[in-house]
Amino acid sequence: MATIYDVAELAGVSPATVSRVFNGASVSAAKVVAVRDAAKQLKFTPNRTARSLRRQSSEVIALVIPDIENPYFTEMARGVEDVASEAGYSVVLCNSDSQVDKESTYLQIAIAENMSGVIIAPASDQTSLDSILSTGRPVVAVDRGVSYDIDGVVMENRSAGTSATKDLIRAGYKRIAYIGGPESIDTAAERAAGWRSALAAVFPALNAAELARFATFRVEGGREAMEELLALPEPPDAVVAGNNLIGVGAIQVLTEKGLTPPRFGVAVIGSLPFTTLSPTAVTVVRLPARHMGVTAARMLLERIGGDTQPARTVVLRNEIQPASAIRS
Amino acid sequence: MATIYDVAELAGVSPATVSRVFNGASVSAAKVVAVRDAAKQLKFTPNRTARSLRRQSSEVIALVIPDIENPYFTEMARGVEDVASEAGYSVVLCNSDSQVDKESTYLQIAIAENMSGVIIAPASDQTSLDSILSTGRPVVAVDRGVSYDIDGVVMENRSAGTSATKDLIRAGYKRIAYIGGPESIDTAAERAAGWRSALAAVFPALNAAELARFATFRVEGGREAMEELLALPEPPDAVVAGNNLIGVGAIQVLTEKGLTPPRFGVAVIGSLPFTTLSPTAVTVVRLPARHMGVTAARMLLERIGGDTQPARTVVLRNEIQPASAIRS
DNA sequence: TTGAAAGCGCTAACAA
DNA sequence: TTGTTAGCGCTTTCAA
Repeated sequence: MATIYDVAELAGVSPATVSRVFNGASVSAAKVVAVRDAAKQLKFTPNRTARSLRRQSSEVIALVIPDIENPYFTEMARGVEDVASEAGYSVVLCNSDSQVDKESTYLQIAIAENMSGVIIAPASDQTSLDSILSTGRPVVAVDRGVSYDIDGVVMENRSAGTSATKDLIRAGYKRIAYIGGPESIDTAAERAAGWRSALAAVFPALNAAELARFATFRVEGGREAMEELLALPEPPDAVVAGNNLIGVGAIQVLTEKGLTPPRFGVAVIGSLPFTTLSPTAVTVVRLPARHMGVTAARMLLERIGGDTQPARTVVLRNEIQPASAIRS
Repeated sequence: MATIYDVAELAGVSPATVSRVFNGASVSAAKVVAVRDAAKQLKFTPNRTARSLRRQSSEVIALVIPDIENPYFTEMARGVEDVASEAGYSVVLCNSDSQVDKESTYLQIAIAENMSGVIIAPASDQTSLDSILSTGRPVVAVDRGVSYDIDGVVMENRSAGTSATKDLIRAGYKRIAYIGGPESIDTAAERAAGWRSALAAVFPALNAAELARFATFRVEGGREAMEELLALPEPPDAVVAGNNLIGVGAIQVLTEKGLTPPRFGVAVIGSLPFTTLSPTAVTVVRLPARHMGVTAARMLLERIGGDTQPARTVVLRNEIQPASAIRS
């Protein structure tokens, strides 16, 4: 690859001038032309490694997510990417696989590669941001909150649980179960709390604990929990799924048993982008994943730009898309 | 951040020795201990930017895919990642959005960041690899072939089209339509050819052209094409979907019109990871996406390691998962 | 506006 | 086995 020296020589200027041309500093028009010509001729691309070593920062931001195969996170990634690339930044997607150690490996890489900042959907509340924050790089948390004083973007989780449950009640279901992610994760706990309160308001006599299951945030988790619920002596007639993948698992099991919605009521927190169900059969509480990514990216870019206002947390509203069906 | 000099000073050795400790060169046991202690104490992480500037390569590989929201590609990404991280490499996921210009931007970044190699699922046959290949970096093509003499991993596309179609014929369907990706893309064309030949073998009188639609490889494309097919004077009674997302779109439309499979026959090339349909209702030709990623990553690592054997193309076999239903 | 020169943190000859 | 030293390609002061 051609270097700045090759270009300088061909254009008859100094390397510093070439650098200035590529960085928008003031250079006489004639030299700008000469440099651009020479660069084109040599197919010169500035070496980012050298630039970032010198500048102690690179136009790359890391996006650390717990599950690259979950459409919720890839939709968010799209939002991040669109804003970042608009601003000339590249996005490196890192899959932590919900493991704290993989997560910290990626954070180390972000430091070692001089990346400008990090957007992270924390794998758990064990996530340690100490070392990345001590380097002064901005970090924005998405989806889940963290115990650090940093910017964050989260969903309105409690109301998502409430809305989902209320819609099933409206549709006439009486025994509404809940399948959520691990109780130790705050988003999962909040959604469950929403379900519990909506249920208690209408069916105070119901034993909610019996109808709640806490699984992994994955299809398999939804499947197992749904099987368990259906095997109860007094099984539910509807279920609220705590995230998209749990919803998929639950609906799969129901379909296999001939309990296709709306015969059995289903409300899902999160969208089902690749569902093949009729859109009227299932209640969906849409979570604005893309918007979360866009917001987080904007906040991060502001911080990279030197913004030092106090840390902000943005809470994004969800939007309910009710099942049109009424229990027959 | 601490540098190698800080560690050297604290450990009472030269910077070179610190470097050797971190790169596995021979250093006396006593100094290894001293260096490791000092490094831990200073929370030293080697600066990858500097290393890669010096070494002219970084332990990062770029994975360029056309659609980060397609589970087919994220599944493949998982395969790449698993092999790469095992070998100490990081994977940077780049979303080309099927646009050749975004694609070449990312390839430029790969060059400028001194990445070790690239795995690319080309956006089209316009994809130019000239500049990346001229740097001597290894490139492996996945999913689609390219006109360069490089390693590749592709699916057995023609047989996928044939198997899908034959299974629908077996199940008793008579007018089997096809919805595929753009005809200009070779994978799409091959799958269509498989469908065409299977159909012609059994129903030679059928006007296949009338029953074929070429859409985008997306849910929306599948939806529109399915609508069109159903509006034909003599509509089909079954359809082969050329990829997973087209299948989702087609099934959505069918479901909305009350033509839930198996009332209307559906065979999909590619898996439906988040389907909520009964697994017996739809024929699925599974494409080993993860395996494609694993294979590509291994090939790339071999090339990075200096392997110079002639370019290879691996063709991966698919596996049919027939619908158990027979047309009633 | 321009050029000379130093140095970002690391690695790899070369010498000892 | 260890240290010294010269750069990798770029940006950025400082001086002209």
